Amino acid sequence: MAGRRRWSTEEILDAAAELLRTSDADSFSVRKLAAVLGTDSSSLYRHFRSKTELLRAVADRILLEAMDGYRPEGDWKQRITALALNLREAFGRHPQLAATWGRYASSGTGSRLLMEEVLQALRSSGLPDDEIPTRYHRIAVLIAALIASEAGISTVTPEEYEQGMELFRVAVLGADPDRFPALARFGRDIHPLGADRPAAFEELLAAHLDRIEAALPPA
Amino acid sequence: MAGRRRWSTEEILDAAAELLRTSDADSFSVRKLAAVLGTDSSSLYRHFRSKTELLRAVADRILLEAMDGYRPEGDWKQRITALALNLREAFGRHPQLAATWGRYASSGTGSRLLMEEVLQALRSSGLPDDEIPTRYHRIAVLIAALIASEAGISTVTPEEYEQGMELFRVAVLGADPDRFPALARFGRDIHPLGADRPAAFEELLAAHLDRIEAALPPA
DNA sequence: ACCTGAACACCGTTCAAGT
DNA sequence: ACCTGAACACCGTTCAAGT
Repeated sequence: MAGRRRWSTEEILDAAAELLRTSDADSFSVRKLAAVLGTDSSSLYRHFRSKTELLRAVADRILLEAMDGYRPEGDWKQRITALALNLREAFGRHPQLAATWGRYASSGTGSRLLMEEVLQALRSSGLPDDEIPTRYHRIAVLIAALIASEAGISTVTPEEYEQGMELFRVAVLGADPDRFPALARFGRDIHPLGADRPAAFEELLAAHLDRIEAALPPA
Repeated sequence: MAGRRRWSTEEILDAAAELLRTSDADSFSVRKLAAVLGTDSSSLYRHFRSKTELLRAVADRILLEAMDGYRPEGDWKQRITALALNLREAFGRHPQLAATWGRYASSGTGSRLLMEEVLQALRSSGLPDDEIPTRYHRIAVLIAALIASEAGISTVTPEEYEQGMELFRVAVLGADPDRFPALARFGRDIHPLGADRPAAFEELLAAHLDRIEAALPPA
Protein backbone atom coordinates (compact mmCIF):
# COMPACT_ATOMS: atom_id res chain seq x y z
CA MET A 1 0.00 0.00 0.00
CA ALA A 2 2.80 2.44 0.86
CA GLY A 3 5.28 3.94 -1.54
CA ARG A 4 2.92 6.09 -3.58
CA ARG A 5 2.86 9.83 -3.15
CA ARG A 6 -0.64 10.98 -3.97
CA TRP A 7 -3.95 9.52 -2.95
CA SER A 8 -7.36 10.41 -4.26
CA THR A 9 -10.29 10.85 -1.89
CA GLU A 10 -11.72 7.58 -3.20
CA GLU A 11 -8.53 5.66 -2.49
CA ILE A 12 -8.42 7.07 1.01
CA LEU A 13 -12.00 5.93 1.60
CA ASP A 14 -11.14 2.45 0.32
CA ALA A 15 -8.19 2.21 2.65
CA ALA A 16 -10.27 3.53 5.56
CA ALA A 17 -13.00 0.95 4.96
CA GLU A 18 -10.41 -1.81 4.85
CA LEU A 19 -8.71 -0.60 8.02
CA LEU A 20 -12.04 -0.31 9.82
CA ARG A 21 -12.86 -3.86 8.82
CA THR A 22 -9.63 -5.35 10.08
CA SER A 23 -8.92 -3.16 13.10
CA ASP A 24 -10.65 -4.45 16.17
CA ALA A 25 -12.59 -2.47 18.74
CA ASP A 26 -12.15 1.29 18.68
CA SER A 27 -8.63 1.22 17.38
CA PHE A 28 -9.16 3.07 14.13
CA SER A 29 -7.36 6.40 14.00
CA VAL A 30 -6.49 9.02 11.44
CA ARG A 31 -2.85 8.47 12.21
CA LYS A 32 -3.06 4.73 11.57
CA LEU A 33 -4.86 5.35 8.31
CA ALA A 34 -2.09 7.72 7.27
CA ALA A 35 0.51 5.13 8.22
CA VAL A 36 -1.19 2.51 6.05
CA LEU A 37 -1.12 4.97 3.16
CA GLY A 38 2.50 5.80 3.86
CA THR A 39 1.78 9.46 4.39
CA ASP A 40 1.34 11.90 7.25
CA SER A 41 -1.99 12.27 9.02
CA SER A 42 -2.02 15.99 8.35
CA SER A 43 -2.24 15.44 4.60
CA LEU A 44 -5.60 13.71 5.03
CA TYR A 45 -7.06 16.94 6.30
CA ARG A 46 -7.03 18.30 2.79
CA HIS A 47 -9.60 15.66 1.86
CA PHE A 48 -11.72 15.75 5.02
CA ARG A 49 -12.46 18.51 7.46
CA SER A 50 -12.54 16.10 10.37
CA LYS A 51 -12.44 12.47 11.37
CA THR A 52 -16.23 12.56 11.66
CA GLU A 53 -16.58 13.70 8.06
CA LEU A 54 -14.26 10.91 6.96
CA LEU A 55 -16.24 8.30 8.87
CA ARG A 56 -19.48 9.62 7.47
CA ALA A 57 -18.14 9.24 3.95
CA VAL A 58 -17.03 5.67 4.62
CA ALA A 59 -20.42 4.86 6.16
CA ASP A 60 -22.08 6.00 2.95
CA ARG A 61 -19.86 3.63 1.07
CA ILE A 62 -20.88 0.74 3.34
CA LEU A 63 -24.50 1.59 2.71
CA LEU A 64 -23.81 1.37 -1.02
CA GLU A 65 -22.11 -1.97 -0.50
CA ALA A 66 -25.14 -3.25 1.41
CA MET A 67 -27.49 -2.08 -1.32
CA ASP A 68 -25.32 -3.67 -3.96
CA GLY A 69 -26.31 -7.19 -3.03
CA TYR A 70 -29.99 -6.37 -2.82
CA ARG A 71 -32.61 -7.45 -5.35
CA PRO A 72 -36.28 -6.78 -4.56
CA GLU A 73 -38.09 -10.05 -3.95
CA GLY A 74 -41.28 -11.10 -2.26
CA ASP A 75 -43.87 -8.93 -0.57
CA TRP A 76 -43.19 -5.59 1.12
CA LYS A 77 -42.36 -7.14 4.48
CA GLN A 78 -39.89 -9.58 2.95
CA ARG A 79 -38.25 -6.75 1.02
CA ILE A 80 -37.81 -4.53 4.08
CA THR A 81 -36.54 -7.50 6.09
CA ALA A 82 -34.01 -8.37 3.39
CA LEU A 83 -32.80 -4.76 3.34
CA ALA A 84 -32.45 -4.72 7.12
CA LEU A 85 -30.50 -7.98 7.15
CA ASN A 86 -28.20 -6.67 4.41
CA LEU A 87 -27.52 -3.58 6.48
CA ARG A 88 -26.96 -5.61 9.60
CA GLU A 89 -24.44 -7.77 7.82
CA ALA A 90 -22.59 -4.84 6.22
CA PHE A 91 -22.34 -2.90 9.46
CA GLY A 92 -21.52 -6.11 11.30
CA ARG A 93 -18.30 -6.11 9.31
CA HIS A 94 -17.68 -2.44 10.20
CA PRO A 95 -19.04 -2.06 13.72
CA GLN A 96 -17.48 1.32 14.30
CA LEU A 97 -19.39 2.74 11.36
CA ALA A 98 -22.75 1.60 12.67
CA ALA A 99 -22.50 4.20 15.42
CA THR A 100 -21.61 6.85 12.85
CA TRP A 101 -24.57 5.89 10.71
CA GLY A 102 -26.95 6.05 13.65
CA ARG A 103 -25.54 9.28 14.99
CA TYR A 104 -25.43 11.37 11.88
CA ALA A 105 -28.20 11.72 9.35
CA SER A 106 -26.84 9.89 6.35
CA SER A 107 -26.67 11.13 2.80
CA GLY A 108 -25.08 10.01 -0.45
CA THR A 109 -26.17 7.51 -3.04
CA GLY A 110 -26.30 4.48 -0.75
CA SER A 111 -28.64 6.30 1.56
CA ARG A 112 -30.85 7.35 -1.33
CA LEU A 113 -31.06 3.82 -2.68
CA LEU A 114 -32.00 2.51 0.74
CA MET A 115 -34.68 5.11 1.34
CA GLU A 116 -36.11 4.56 -2.11
CA GLU A 117 -36.41 0.80 -1.65
CA VAL A 118 -38.04 1.05 1.76
CA LEU A 119 -40.46 3.72 0.54
CA GLN A 120 -41.40 1.65 -2.48
CA ALA A 121 -41.98 -1.38 -0.31
CA LEU A 122 -44.21 0.65 2.01
CA ARG A 123 -46.08 2.10 -0.93
CA SER A 124 -46.80 -1.36 -2.28
CA SER A 125 -48.15 -2.44 1.09
CA GLY A 126 -51.36 -0.51 0.63
CA LEU A 127 -50.53 2.00 3.36
CA PRO A 128 -52.18 5.38 2.71
CA ASP A 129 -49.70 7.89 1.29
CA ASP A 130 -50.03 10.27 4.21
CA GLU A 131 -48.92 7.61 6.69
CA ILE A 132 -45.84 6.55 4.75
CA PRO A 133 -43.37 9.18 6.03
CA THR A 134 -44.06 8.41 9.69
CA ARG A 135 -44.05 4.64 9.17
CA TYR A 136 -40.79 5.01 7.27
CA HIS A 137 -39.23 7.01 10.09
CA ARG A 138 -40.20 4.51 12.77
CA ILE A 139 -38.81 1.60 10.76
CA ALA A 140 -35.57 3.48 10.13
CA VAL A 141 -35.20 4.37 13.82
CA LEU A 142 -35.82 0.78 14.86
CA ILE A 143 -33.37 -0.73 12.39
CA ALA A 144 -30.63 1.85 13.02
CA ALA A 145 -30.97 1.54 16.79
CA LEU A 146 -30.80 -2.25 16.73
CA ILE A 147 -27.84 -2.33 14.34
CA ALA A 148 -25.87 0.34 16.22
CA SER A 149 -26.57 -1.34 19.54
CA GLU A 150 -25.47 -4.72 18.25
CA ALA A 151 -22.35 -3.21 16.72
CA GLY A 152 -21.55 -1.44 19.97
CA ILE A 153 -21.62 -4.76 21.78
CA SER A 154 -19.30 -6.32 19.24
CA THR A 155 -16.62 -3.71 20.02
CA VAL A 156 -16.36 -4.96 23.59
CA THR A 157 -13.17 -6.93 24.14
CA PRO A 158 -13.57 -10.60 25.12
CA GLU A 159 -12.14 -9.92 28.58
CA GLU A 160 -14.55 -7.05 29.18
CA TYR A 161 -17.40 -9.15 27.88
CA GLU A 162 -16.58 -12.03 30.21
CA GLN A 163 -16.23 -9.58 33.09
CA GLY A 164 -19.68 -8.19 32.31
CA MET A 165 -21.19 -11.66 32.04
CA GLU A 166 -19.79 -12.56 35.42
CA LEU A 167 -21.29 -9.42 36.94
CA PHE A 168 -24.62 -10.27 35.34
CA ARG A 169 -24.53 -13.79 36.72
CA VAL A 170 -23.81 -12.46 40.20
CA ALA A 171 -26.58 -9.87 39.93
CA VAL A 172 -29.10 -12.47 38.88
CA LEU A 173 -28.09 -15.50 40.88
CA GLY A 174 -27.10 -13.59 44.00
CA ALA A 175 -30.40 -11.73 44.30
CA ASP A 176 -32.26 -12.13 47.58
CA PRO A 177 -35.39 -14.21 46.74
CA ASP A 178 -37.49 -12.23 49.25
CA ARG A 179 -36.72 -8.87 47.74
CA PHE A 180 -36.50 -10.10 44.15
CA PRO A 181 -38.92 -13.01 43.81
CA ALA A 182 -39.45 -12.75 40.04
CA LEU A 183 -35.72 -12.45 39.45
CA ALA A 184 -35.10 -15.53 41.56
CA ARG A 185 -37.77 -17.38 39.60
CA PHE A 186 -36.77 -16.37 36.06
CA GLY A 187 -33.21 -15.10 36.37
CA ARG A 188 -31.59 -18.36 35.42
CA ASP A 189 -33.31 -18.33 32.02
CA ILE A 190 -32.73 -14.70 31.11
CA HIS A 191 -30.15 -13.81 28.51
CA PRO A 192 -28.01 -10.73 29.11
CA LEU A 193 -28.50 -7.86 26.69
CA GLY A 194 -25.57 -8.87 24.57
CA ALA A 195 -26.74 -12.42 23.89
CA ASP A 196 -29.20 -13.81 21.37
CA ARG A 197 -28.99 -10.69 19.25
CA PRO A 198 -29.73 -12.06 15.78
CA ALA A 199 -32.99 -13.64 16.93
CA ALA A 200 -33.97 -10.50 18.83
CA PHE A 201 -33.27 -8.36 15.77
CA GLU A 202 -35.41 -10.46 13.46
CA GLU A 203 -38.24 -10.84 15.93
CA LEU A 204 -38.46 -7.17 16.85
CA LEU A 205 -38.46 -6.15 13.21
CA ALA A 206 -40.96 -8.83 12.18
CA ALA A 207 -43.23 -7.86 15.07
CA HIS A 208 -43.17 -4.23 14.03
CA LEU A 209 -43.87 -4.99 10.36
CA ASP A 210 -46.65 -7.40 11.29
CA ARG A 211 -48.24 -4.70 13.34
CA ILE A 212 -48.15 -2.23 10.47
CA GLU A 213 -49.73 -4.89 8.28
CA ALA A 214 -52.48 -5.57 10.81
CA ALA A 215 -53.43 -1.89 10.76
CA LEU A 216 -53.59 -1.65 6.95
CA PRO A 217 -56.90 -0.57 5.44
CA PRO A 218 -58.75 -3.48 3.79
CA ALA A 219 -57.55 -4.03 0.21
CA MET B 1 -14.55 19.95 45.70
CA ALA B 2 -10.76 20.10 45.80
CA GLY B 3 -8.60 20.40 48.92
CA ARG B 4 -9.39 17.03 50.47
CA ARG B 5 -6.86 14.26 50.43
CA ARG B 6 -8.80 11.05 50.41
CA TRP B 7 -11.84 10.04 48.43
CA SER B 8 -13.99 7.01 48.91
CA THR B 9 -15.16 4.99 45.93
CA GLU B 10 -18.65 6.36 46.50
CA GLU B 11 -17.48 9.96 46.43
CA ILE B 12 -15.58 9.30 43.22
CA LEU B 13 -18.72 7.85 41.63
CA ASP B 14 -20.73 10.90 42.73
CA ALA B 15 -18.21 13.25 41.21
CA ALA B 16 -18.06 11.17 38.03
CA ALA B 17 -21.86 11.23 37.65
CA GLU B 18 -21.86 14.98 38.14
CA LEU B 19 -19.05 15.51 35.65
CA LEU B 20 -20.75 13.28 33.11
CA ARG B 21 -23.93 15.28 33.50
CA THR B 22 -22.31 18.66 32.96
CA SER B 23 -19.59 17.77 30.46
CA ASP B 24 -20.86 17.88 26.93
CA ALA B 25 -20.28 15.36 24.16
CA ASP B 26 -17.52 12.85 24.71
CA SER B 27 -15.40 15.11 26.86
CA PHE B 28 -15.37 13.06 30.04
CA SER B 29 -11.95 11.75 30.95
CA VAL B 30 -10.26 10.11 33.89
CA ARG B 31 -7.84 13.02 34.01
CA LYS B 32 -10.63 15.59 34.20
CA LEU B 33 -12.32 13.63 36.94
CA ALA B 34 -9.06 13.58 38.87
CA ALA B 35 -8.68 17.32 38.35
CA VAL B 36 -12.17 17.94 39.75
CA LEU B 37 -11.25 15.88 42.80
CA GLY B 38 -7.94 17.70 43.12
CA THR B 39 -5.91 14.55 42.81
CA ASP B 40 -3.89 12.71 40.21
CA SER B 41 -5.54 10.41 37.70
CA SER B 42 -3.30 7.55 38.70
CA SER B 43 -4.78 7.44 42.20
CA LEU B 44 -8.19 6.58 40.76
CA TYR B 45 -6.78 3.32 39.49
CA ARG B 46 -6.76 1.98 43.02
CA HIS B 47 -10.56 2.18 42.99
CA PHE B 48 -11.18 1.03 39.43
CA ARG B 49 -9.27 -1.28 37.17
CA SER B 50 -10.15 0.75 34.09
CA LYS B 51 -12.22 3.62 32.80
CA THR B 52 -14.78 1.09 31.58
CA GLU B 53 -15.20 -0.34 35.06
CA LEU B 54 -15.66 3.17 36.43
CA LEU B 55 -18.30 4.00 33.82
CA ARG B 56 -20.09 0.75 34.47
CA ALA B 57 -20.29 1.56 38.17
CA VAL B 58 -21.69 5.02 37.43
CA ALA B 59 -24.21 3.53 35.00
CA ASP B 60 -25.46 1.26 37.79
CA ARG B 61 -25.94 4.33 39.92
CA ILE B 62 -27.98 6.02 37.18
CA LEU B 63 -30.14 2.93 36.98
CA LEU B 64 -30.74 3.19 40.70
CA GLU B 65 -31.63 6.85 40.30
CA ALA B 66 -34.12 5.98 37.57
CA MET B 67 -35.71 3.29 39.74
CA ASP B 68 -35.91 5.65 42.67
CA GLY B 69 -38.69 7.71 41.15
CA TYR B 70 -40.71 4.67 40.11
CA ARG B 71 -43.91 3.49 41.76
CA PRO B 72 -45.85 0.64 40.15
CA GLU B 73 -49.12 1.96 38.77
CA GLY B 74 -51.64 0.77 36.23
CA ASP B 75 -51.60 -2.39 34.15
CA TRP B 76 -48.48 -4.24 33.05
CA LYS B 77 -48.07 -2.22 29.86
CA GLN B 78 -48.31 1.07 31.72
CA ARG B 79 -45.78 -0.13 34.27
CA ILE B 80 -43.22 -1.19 31.67
CA THR B 81 -43.79 2.05 29.76
CA ALA B 82 -43.27 4.10 32.91
CA LEU B 83 -40.03 2.22 33.63
CA ALA B 84 -38.80 2.80 30.08
CA LEU B 85 -39.57 6.51 30.23
CA ASN B 86 -37.78 6.79 33.58
CA LEU B 87 -34.72 5.15 32.05
CA ARG B 88 -34.89 7.32 29.01
CA GLU B 89 -34.99 10.43 31.14
CA ALA B 90 -32.16 9.33 33.44
CA PHE B 91 -29.85 8.37 30.58
CA GLY B 92 -30.94 11.48 28.72
CA ARG B 93 -29.16 13.40 31.43
CA HIS B 94 -26.07 11.18 31.09
CA PRO B 95 -25.89 10.35 27.40
CA GLN B 96 -22.40 8.93 27.59
CA LEU B 97 -23.55 6.32 30.07
CA ALA B 98 -26.35 5.06 27.84
CA ALA B 99 -23.75 3.56 25.52
CA THR B 100 -22.02 1.93 28.48
CA TRP B 101 -25.31 0.49 29.69
CA GLY B 102 -26.13 -0.91 26.26
CA ARG B 103 -22.65 -2.27 25.66
CA TYR B 104 -22.00 -4.07 28.90
CA ALA B 105 -24.37 -6.40 30.65
CA SER B 106 -25.38 -4.43 33.69
CA SER B 107 -25.34 -5.57 37.27
CA GLY B 108 -25.78 -4.02 40.70
CA THR B 109 -28.87 -3.14 42.68
CA GLY B 110 -30.35 -0.75 40.15
CA SER B 111 -30.22 -3.41 37.51
CA ARG B 112 -31.83 -5.95 39.83
CA LEU B 113 -34.66 -3.59 40.72
CA LEU B 114 -35.32 -2.89 37.07
CA MET B 115 -35.32 -6.54 36.06
CA GLU B 116 -37.58 -7.43 38.96
CA GLU B 117 -40.17 -4.80 38.07
CA VAL B 118 -40.27 -5.72 34.40
CA LEU B 119 -40.51 -9.41 35.22
CA GLN B 120 -43.34 -8.80 37.69
CA ALA B 121 -45.20 -6.72 35.14
CA LEU B 122 -44.84 -9.49 32.56
CA ARG B 123 -45.95 -12.08 35.05
CA SER B 124 -49.09 -10.12 35.83
CA SER B 125 -49.89 -9.88 32.12
CA GLY B 126 -51.00 -13.49 31.95
CA LEU B 127 -48.05 -14.54 29.80
CA PRO B 128 -47.14 -18.22 30.33
CA ASP B 129 -44.09 -18.56 32.57
CA ASP B 130 -41.99 -20.26 29.93
CA GLU B 131 -42.35 -17.32 27.55
CA ILE B 132 -41.36 -14.68 30.09
CA PRO B 133 -37.56 -14.87 29.73
CA THR B 134 -37.64 -14.40 25.96
CA ARG B 135 -40.26 -11.63 26.11
CA TYR B 136 -38.19 -9.94 28.78
CA HIS B 137 -35.05 -10.12 26.67
CA ARG B 138 -36.70 -8.63 23.58
CA ILE B 139 -38.16 -5.76 25.59
CA ALA B 140 -34.80 -5.06 27.21
CA VAL B 141 -33.01 -5.12 23.85
CA LEU B 142 -35.56 -2.76 22.33
CA ILE B 143 -35.45 -0.26 25.18
CA ALA B 144 -31.67 -0.30 25.53
CA ALA B 145 -31.13 0.08 21.79
CA LEU B 146 -33.54 3.00 21.51
CA ILE B 147 -32.12 4.78 24.54
CA ALA B 148 -28.49 4.29 23.49
CA SER B 149 -29.26 5.40 19.97
CA GLU B 150 -31.04 8.52 21.15
CA ALA B 151 -28.23 9.30 23.56
CA GLY B 152 -25.67 8.85 20.81
CA ILE B 153 -27.44 11.45 18.74
CA SER B 154 -27.48 13.89 21.62
CA THR B 155 -23.67 13.78 21.82
CA VAL B 156 -23.40 15.23 18.32
CA THR B 157 -22.30 18.86 18.42
CA PRO B 158 -24.76 21.41 17.01
CA GLU B 159 -22.44 22.20 14.10
CA GLU B 160 -22.07 18.53 13.20
CA TYR B 161 -25.82 18.08 13.53
CA GLU B 162 -26.56 21.00 11.22
CA GLN B 163 -23.97 19.70 8.77
CA GLY B 164 -25.68 16.31 8.78
CA MET B 165 -29.11 17.87 8.32
CA GLU B 166 -27.86 19.80 5.33
CA LEU B 167 -26.45 16.62 3.78
CA PHE B 168 -29.76 14.88 4.41
CA ARG B 169 -31.68 17.70 2.75
CA VAL B 170 -29.41 17.55 -0.28
CA ALA B 171 -29.71 13.77 -0.49
CA VAL B 172 -33.48 13.92 -0.36
CA LEU B 173 -34.29 17.04 -2.34
CA GLY B 174 -31.52 16.60 -4.88
CA ALA B 175 -32.54 13.06 -5.85
CA ASP B 176 -33.29 12.44 -9.50
CA PRO B 177 -37.09 11.83 -9.71
CA ASP B 178 -36.64 9.23 -12.47
CA ARG B 179 -34.25 7.09 -10.48
CA PHE B 180 -35.80 7.78 -7.08
CA PRO B 181 -39.52 8.32 -7.65
CA ALA B 182 -40.68 7.39 -4.15
CA LEU B 183 -37.99 9.57 -2.60
CA ALA B 184 -39.08 12.49 -4.77
CA ARG B 185 -42.68 11.89 -3.75
CA PHE B 186 -42.21 11.46 0.01
CA GLY B 187 -38.76 12.89 0.76
CA ARG B 188 -40.04 16.29 1.75
CA ASP B 189 -42.08 14.80 4.60
CA ILE B 190 -39.50 12.39 5.98
CA HIS B 191 -37.75 13.18 9.22
CA PRO B 192 -34.06 12.39 9.47
CA LEU B 193 -33.10 9.67 11.95
CA GLY B 194 -32.25 12.15 14.65
CA ALA B 195 -35.60 13.94 14.64
CA ASP B 196 -38.91 13.11 16.31
CA ARG B 197 -37.22 10.72 18.70
CA PRO B 198 -39.52 10.90 21.74
CA ALA B 199 -42.58 10.04 19.65
CA ALA B 200 -40.72 7.24 17.87
CA PHE B 201 -39.58 5.81 21.20
CA GLU B 202 -43.06 5.73 22.68
CA GLU B 203 -44.69 4.37 19.54
CA LEU B 204 -42.18 1.60 18.96
CA LEU B 205 -42.44 0.48 22.56
CA ALA B 206 -46.23 0.71 22.65
CA ALA B 207 -46.45 -1.22 19.40
CA HIS B 208 -44.28 -3.97 20.77
CA LEU B 209 -46.19 -4.25 24.04
CA ASP B 210 -49.53 -4.21 22.21
CA ARG B 211 -48.31 -7.05 20.09
CA ILE B 212 -47.36 -9.12 23.13
CA GLU B 213 -50.79 -8.40 24.56
CA ALA B 214 -52.53 -9.47 21.36
CA ALA B 215 -50.78 -12.83 21.54
CA LEU B 216 -51.69 -13.50 25.20
CA PRO B 217 -53.69 -16.64 25.91
CA PRO B 218 -57.35 -15.89 26.76
CA ALA B 219 -57.80 -15.00 30.45
C1' DA C 1 -0.20 1.81 53.07
C1' DC C 2 -1.23 5.07 50.17
C1' DC C 3 -0.36 8.75 46.75
C1' DT C 4 2.47 11.44 43.39
C1' DG C 5 5.05 12.49 39.35
C1' DA C 6 6.93 11.16 35.51
C1' DA C 7 6.75 8.45 31.73
C1' DC C 8 4.88 5.52 27.81
C1' DA C 9 2.40 5.09 23.94
C1' DC C 10 -0.95 7.03 21.98
C1' DC C 11 -4.94 10.66 20.14
C1' DG C 12 -7.16 14.77 16.57
C1' DT C 13 -5.92 18.88 14.55
C1' DT C 14 -3.24 23.03 13.02
C1' DC C 15 0.17 25.52 10.62
C1' DA C 16 4.69 27.30 9.42
C1' DA C 17 8.17 25.74 6.67
C1' DG C 18 9.71 23.23 2.93
C1' DT C 19 9.59 21.09 -2.05
C1' DA D 1 0.07 23.71 -5.23
C1' DC D 2 0.72 20.31 -2.39
C1' DC D 3 2.91 17.80 1.49
C1' DT D 4 5.82 17.33 5.69
C1' DG D 5 7.32 17.85 10.35
C1' DA D 6 6.81 19.69 14.38
C1' DA D 7 3.91 21.22 17.72
C1' DC D 8 -0.34 21.78 20.71
C1' DA D 9 -3.38 20.09 23.72
C1' DC D 10 -4.96 16.28 24.96
C1' DC D 11 -5.85 10.77 26.08
C1' DG D 12 -5.65 5.86 29.36
C1' DT D 13 -2.56 3.43 32.03
C1' DT D 14 1.67 1.94 34.58
C1' DC D 15 5.10 2.08 38.01
C1' DA D 16 9.18 3.61 40.51
C1' DA D 17 9.92 6.79 43.89
C1' DG D 18 8.39 9.28 47.63
C1' DT D 19 5.66 10.32 52.18
